[in-house]
Amino acid sequence: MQNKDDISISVIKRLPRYYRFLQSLKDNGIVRISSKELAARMGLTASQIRHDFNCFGGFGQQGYGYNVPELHAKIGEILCVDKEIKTILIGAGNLGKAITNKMFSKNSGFKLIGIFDKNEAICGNMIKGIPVRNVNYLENFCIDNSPVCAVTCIPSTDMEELTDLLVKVGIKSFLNFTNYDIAMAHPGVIVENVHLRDSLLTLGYLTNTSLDKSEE
Amino acid sequence: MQNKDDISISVIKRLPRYYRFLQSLKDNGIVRISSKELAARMGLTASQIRHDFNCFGGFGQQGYGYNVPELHAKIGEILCVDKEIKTILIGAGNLGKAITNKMFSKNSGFKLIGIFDKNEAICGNMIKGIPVRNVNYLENFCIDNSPVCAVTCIPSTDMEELTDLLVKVGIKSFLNFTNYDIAMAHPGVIVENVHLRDSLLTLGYLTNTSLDKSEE
DNA sequence: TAGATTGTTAATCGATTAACAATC
DNA sequence: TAGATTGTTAATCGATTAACAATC
Repeated sequence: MQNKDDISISVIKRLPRYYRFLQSLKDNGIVRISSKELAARMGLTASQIRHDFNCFGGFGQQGYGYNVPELHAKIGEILCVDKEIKTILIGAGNLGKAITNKMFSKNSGFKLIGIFDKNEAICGNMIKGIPVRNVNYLENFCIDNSPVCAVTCIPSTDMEELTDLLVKVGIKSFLNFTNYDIAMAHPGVIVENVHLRDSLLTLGYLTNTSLDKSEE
Repeated sequence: MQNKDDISISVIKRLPRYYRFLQSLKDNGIVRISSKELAARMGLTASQIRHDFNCFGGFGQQGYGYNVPELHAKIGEILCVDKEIKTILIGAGNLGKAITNKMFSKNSGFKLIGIFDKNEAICGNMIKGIPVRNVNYLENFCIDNSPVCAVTCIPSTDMEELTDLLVKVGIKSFLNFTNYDIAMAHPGVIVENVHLRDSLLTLGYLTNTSLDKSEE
C-alpha cells in the first residue's frame, strides 16, 4: 500500500466503477470473486484489478479471491461515501433539477444544502424538499452555512463572476457542467468537469469514422 | 499525417476542447496563434498541441504559427460538426429535456429526430419542437426513419430490453447516461458513457483527500 | 537574411500487463 | 498437501515531452 498522494488519477477514476460493480454483485448475493472473474465482467485485466486494489492495501486472500461485501465496503470507505460534503447547486434549470433528483442520494458522499437561481420566477419552488433561492442570497448563505462544494449548471457567461464569489466565500471543490475553465482561473481549487457537448462531439467523430470504415 | 485508425483515443478526446478554445479565440477576433500561446491558454504543452494536430495533417506554418479560423474549420471538419447524424432520445425527464434543449444545436454533428418516453402522461408534449412519443412506437419509428444514434436517459433497469431493440433496428452508436454496460452487451456498437454519479464520487475522493491534507 | 515556429523524430515518463513467489 | 489466487516486482507498451532540422 502506497501513500495517498502517489495514487494516480487513472486509478482513482476507476474506483467509482469498481464500487458500482461490487454493489451489483453484492445485491445479487455473490460473496466471493476472483480478480479474473471480476476482470471478465468489467472488461479489464485481472492484473490491473489486483494492481489497483493494492494501491489501497491488501483486500484479498491468496487462493480464495476477494470477499465481495468486504471489498465493497472498503472501496466505499476510500471514496468516503458516508461523508456528507455540504454542497450547493447553482442553476435550477432542467439539468439542475435532474442532478438534484438523481445524484445526491444516500452514499453519494455529498449532501445538497442549497439551490440557487437568478430567475425570479422559479425562486421559492421546491426541488426534493429544498427551496430554490435567489442567487442574491448566495453570499450570505455561504457565510452562514459554509458549503464546501458547488455544482454549476448555469450559462458559461455567468461563471467568472460566480466562481470568484464562491471561491471567496470558501468553496473548495466544483462539479462543473459549464465550459468555463474554473481550474485555470482558480489554481488550487478542485474541479471535476462534465462537458456534455465534448462527449457528443467525440461520439460524432467515432460514429462517422466507423460509418466511413464500414462503407469501404 | 497518419491513418485514422492509428489515432489514439486520448488525442480524439482532446479534439472537442481544442475546437471550443479555437471557437472562442475566433469569436474574439484572434486570427493567429502559436502552439506555445495556445498551450499556455489551455494548460497543455506546446509539444503536445503540435503533436496532436499533426495526427491529422500540417495545419500550421513554420515561423508563423496557426491561422485560427482555418484551424478551427479543420478541426470542425475532423469532428464532422456539419454532419447531421439522425438521433433519437429515450427518456424525456429533466435530464432528457436538458439534453434536448442544449446539446443538439447547430454544429453538434447530430440532429435529434425523435423523443420517446414510457410515461403516458407526458407523451404528446413538445420539447424544442419535437413531440414526445410513447416508447411503444419506437420500433416502427426506427424502421421508418433509420436513426443512427440513440441517447439513453432512462432507468438502468429498462436498458437491457431497450438496447436489444435499438441494436436490432440498426442503431450504431449510443450516448449513454445510464449505468447499463451497452458495450459489454453489444460488442461492435459505439458507446460514449456519461456516468454523472462516478464524476461525483471521484470529486468526493479528491475533495476529502485534499481536506485531510490541509488539516495536517 | 534572421528570427520564429512548425513538423517530426527520439527520449522520457507513466500506466498497463505479465510473471511468479508467497500463501491461503 | 495440492490447487488456486493474491500481492508485488519486472517487462512492456503507449503517451507525453524534448529536441532540433526544416522552412516560412
